[in-house]
Amino acid sequence: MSERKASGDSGRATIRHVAERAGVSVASVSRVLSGNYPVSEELRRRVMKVVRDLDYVTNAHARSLAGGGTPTVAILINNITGAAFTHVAKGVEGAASLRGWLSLVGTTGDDPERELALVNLMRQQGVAAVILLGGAYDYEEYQLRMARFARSLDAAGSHLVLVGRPPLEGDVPATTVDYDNEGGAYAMASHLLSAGHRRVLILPGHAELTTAQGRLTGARRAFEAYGVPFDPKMVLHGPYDYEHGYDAVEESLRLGLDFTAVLAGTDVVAAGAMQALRAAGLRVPEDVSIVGYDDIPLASQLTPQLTTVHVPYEEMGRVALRAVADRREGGGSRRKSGDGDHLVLGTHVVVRQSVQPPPVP
Amino acid sequence: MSERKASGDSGRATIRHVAERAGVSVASVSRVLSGNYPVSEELRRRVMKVVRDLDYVTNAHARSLAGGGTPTVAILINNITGAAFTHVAKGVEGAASLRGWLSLVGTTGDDPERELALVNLMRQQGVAAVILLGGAYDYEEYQLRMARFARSLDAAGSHLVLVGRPPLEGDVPATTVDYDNEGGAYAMASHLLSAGHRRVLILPGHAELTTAQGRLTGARRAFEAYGVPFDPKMVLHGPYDYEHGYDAVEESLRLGLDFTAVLAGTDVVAAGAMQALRAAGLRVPEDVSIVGYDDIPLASQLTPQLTTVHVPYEEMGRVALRAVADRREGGGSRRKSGDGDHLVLGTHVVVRQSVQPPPVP
DNA sequence: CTGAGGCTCGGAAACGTTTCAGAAAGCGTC
DNA sequence: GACGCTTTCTGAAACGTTTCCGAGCCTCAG
Repeated sequence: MSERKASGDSGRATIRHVAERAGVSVASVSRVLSGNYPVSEELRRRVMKVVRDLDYVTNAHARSLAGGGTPTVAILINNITGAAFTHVAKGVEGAASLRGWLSLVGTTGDDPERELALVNLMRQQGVAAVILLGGAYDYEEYQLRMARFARSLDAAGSHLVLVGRPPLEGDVPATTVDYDNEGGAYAMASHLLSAGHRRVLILPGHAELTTAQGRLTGARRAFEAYGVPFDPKMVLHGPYDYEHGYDAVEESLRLGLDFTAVLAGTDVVAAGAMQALRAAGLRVPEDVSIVGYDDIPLASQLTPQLTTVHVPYEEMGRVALRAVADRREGGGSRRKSGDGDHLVLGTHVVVRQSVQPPPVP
Repeated sequence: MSERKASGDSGRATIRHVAERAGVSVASVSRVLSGNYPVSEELRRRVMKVVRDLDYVTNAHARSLAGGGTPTVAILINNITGAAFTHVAKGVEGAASLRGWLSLVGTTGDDPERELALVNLMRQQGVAAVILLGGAYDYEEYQLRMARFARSLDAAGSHLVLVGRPPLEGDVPATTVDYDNEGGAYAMASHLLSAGHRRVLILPGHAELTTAQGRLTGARRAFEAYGVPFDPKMVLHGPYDYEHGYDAVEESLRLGLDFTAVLAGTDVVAAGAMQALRAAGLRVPEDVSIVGYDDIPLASQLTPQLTTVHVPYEEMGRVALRAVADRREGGGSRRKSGDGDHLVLGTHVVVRQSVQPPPVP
């Protein structure tokens, strides 16, 4: 805010300038602009004219300080470039702007320190809620860390919402919005098994990631349900990216692992796997079937189109925002403040073209 | 901000609470926390202890009002889900957080009204700059609209930065950061032509979009340079999405258009085109070559890997933020304030596997 | 004609910081 | 021993709004 009082006006116009120039009180200008109180048509016209002339805009900070202010939610995402959770952000933003709320997006880059810094920053901003997106590593530490965040935000009159993460244990003031991760994996694996596959390569994701653990558990349950022995050697952990999918399949092929299908933890991983298969001269789905998870646009753009699990990401964003709004509206008539909600949305398998019964040997 | 003075504390702790409890003045607490002034070790310890005990955080709005405050930039993007420009956002955010700046992201959804509302909202917030991402439709109106934005923000002590958009005409206080769009298209088309292609289907994008116009112009210049007649019937306009790529190729095939290569306006369009080609039983690149533009991750994940034009999106974001920071630091010693900069970054062709000489008939 | 009751509007007190102008205290110097 | 200078801290004035409280005016009934 460098000062430059040189030429005439200097700085931006304040409500006082408007008041003076219109020959009315500051209070009246505020009344006209906020529209919270009745004003005579004459006054309104006079003020609005000056407002337009001076190109005046209300200072949001001053307004927030004085009581008014637009409710704002902060969305914290680990990587704005990663496909899946940007859809959640989109959902939140859409729902927010529908209510006239403002939403900010911050990127943590999977760095705990940056995450902490951002949460604190948002707390300073006095946001209505901080919405954290994406799976969590290290369950124990996750619980501790989130509990701290939740209490800290709660004390500041804000609220913590966790999307795509497991619920918090104990009496922690936070809301979690998740999807039926394990159920989706169960259904997806069942789809593969019912097509006749018995030897399937599983790429659930990073071993420490709660999402990956859930997907693996779901798959294992399906194997049990079908009475198919589960071979831990067929499980390869790794990050949710294209390279991992590619490398894992390449490596498996090199080791001579015997499989007729790939159960990928993510559509992007599936894309990498598909590429590796093809590079090795194998056809999808004739020689090897392959399925993904998430149902991002990429899934229907691959050749063959990918059979995958649909996750209602955008809807999750909308639900998250509604939870915040409800809580805020609810105010005192809310049930005992301090306890959180845990909302779970359903998933379902989207059958496309990447699965076929295994080839007869 | 519902009041709940019931149990003890009530609301969040203010600097006054800290001051009283530590037995010092409000000013001293502020000094300790901001670190702008020297303080005795004793005082610092005493204050910090209370700060921790009360879990106090400064109110960002009050701070901004009083003069301090974290510089903030607003990133406005039309679709957070679209791949290319999220990388710009990432670049801005990275550079911003490196300086301790804050960045917000807003989504316009290509809606002019929403764009206007967001710009005004950001102006209220007193952001250091508003960074608008993505190509523009309707050049004339674009110039008018942006000039208005620029002047409005400038008057409010903020600054407008346009990324991936053409420079503004006249003396408008804005900075534009662009890439050599036409040059990239020229190089890409040349690559195709030098491989021997003569009949190429061009999918530059939406006819009104400045980006698309530049890409088409670049391609046309290459045709001229190679002395190859340019056939307007081989140009199909449409949005930058997968469906357009698919539909355009399908339609062309159905009309019996004769071509040996596709010059897509975007990697995503190329992906759609590739799929349509394959659905028609044509092989890429043996029967038809295909190239994209943008070099998003998808490009190297397609089969075959896509030859495309690399655009330094993330770098553009960093450059945009640096421009804002420079201008702010520069302050008065800057050359005549009011005129803007226009920065252009280079592009280059990334050769991968999707181009081959045309088949001999 | 007078007094009660509505409408509008203005004055001024918040809101929670930062920072300027001084005051108190400690120290060296003449 | 007094004066002036640092050093460290405090009181109070901004910053730009919103909103409570009350004053003036008009209308209408008695």
